[in-house]
Amino acid sequence: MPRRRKGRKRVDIVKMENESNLQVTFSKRRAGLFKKASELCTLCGAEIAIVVFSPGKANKVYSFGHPSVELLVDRFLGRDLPPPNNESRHNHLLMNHQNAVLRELNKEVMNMEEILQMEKACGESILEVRRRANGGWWEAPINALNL
Amino acid sequence: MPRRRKGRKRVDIVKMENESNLQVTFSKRRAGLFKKASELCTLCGAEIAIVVFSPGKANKVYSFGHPSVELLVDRFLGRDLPPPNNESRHNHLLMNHQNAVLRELNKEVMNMEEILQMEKACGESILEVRRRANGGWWEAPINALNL
DNA sequence: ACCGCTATCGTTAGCAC
DNA sequence: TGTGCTAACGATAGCGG
Repeated sequence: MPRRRKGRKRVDIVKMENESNLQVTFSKRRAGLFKKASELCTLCGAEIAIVVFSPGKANKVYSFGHPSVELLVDRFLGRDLPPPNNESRHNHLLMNHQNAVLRELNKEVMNMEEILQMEKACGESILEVRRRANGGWWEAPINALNL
Repeated sequence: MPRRRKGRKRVDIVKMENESNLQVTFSKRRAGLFKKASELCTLCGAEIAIVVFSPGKANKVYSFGHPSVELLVDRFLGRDLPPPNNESRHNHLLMNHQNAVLRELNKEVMNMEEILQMEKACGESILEVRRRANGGWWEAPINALNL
């Protein structure tokens, strides 16, 4: 074995040319991005929606959303429909509680996703889960979105 | 003063209580998130849209989009957005939407739990082997699964 | 191709100004 | 409240299996 030659090297932020390295980097950094977003949601109570289209012909779409991509995007495009000051305080508290629950569930789903990846060694049934996936955040092939 | 540089400490990913620290962290991490997104765009040629709503009453909106938030979101939704609503109606729809998201996430969690049971019944798994000494990983709190 | 490892790089919490 | 610094922490490029 060659002597230890490990560890990352600095990488310029320019388009990667090697296709397979690009795919690996895309997967790793996409996961990192979603994790950062999740942490920002939890730490600061921010609401975040992310949509990512993969490069190349695959052109798959991945998304992260708390509370949901659709809800936040509607608000973004509508430009002035924040939740506050209407209906009753009861509703508002209810919403806060639901948001907390959502964050917990999102974290739980993320944990389970990680566990499931480890479980892959056991079988292929995970694919079934992915096929049915939808909700607050998830990944899906683009063609599955145009139902 | 004895130059005892303390540096950062580890921080739990839970809601920050100190309001001013929260604001600083929100700004820093939001900038970091957008930078990560930018790098992912450049390195891999991905297309990314991000919408962030700040916490608290300010509730300002920040966005990142390459090529643009609107374009990517339209492609993601694959549909026209609903017309503007009056506020109470909007709140009501909002609640309904959140309930829907909650149900989806709950279904997803249950789905994964079911899959995990099947995986477990199917045979050995990496995680199971690793955790066997502790009496079985599936009985442990999710947070105990330090990956 | 995928997964784990780990040295190394990049991000950021806590301070000082 | 914002800017800059630095050490510690966390993300990840490159590699081996």
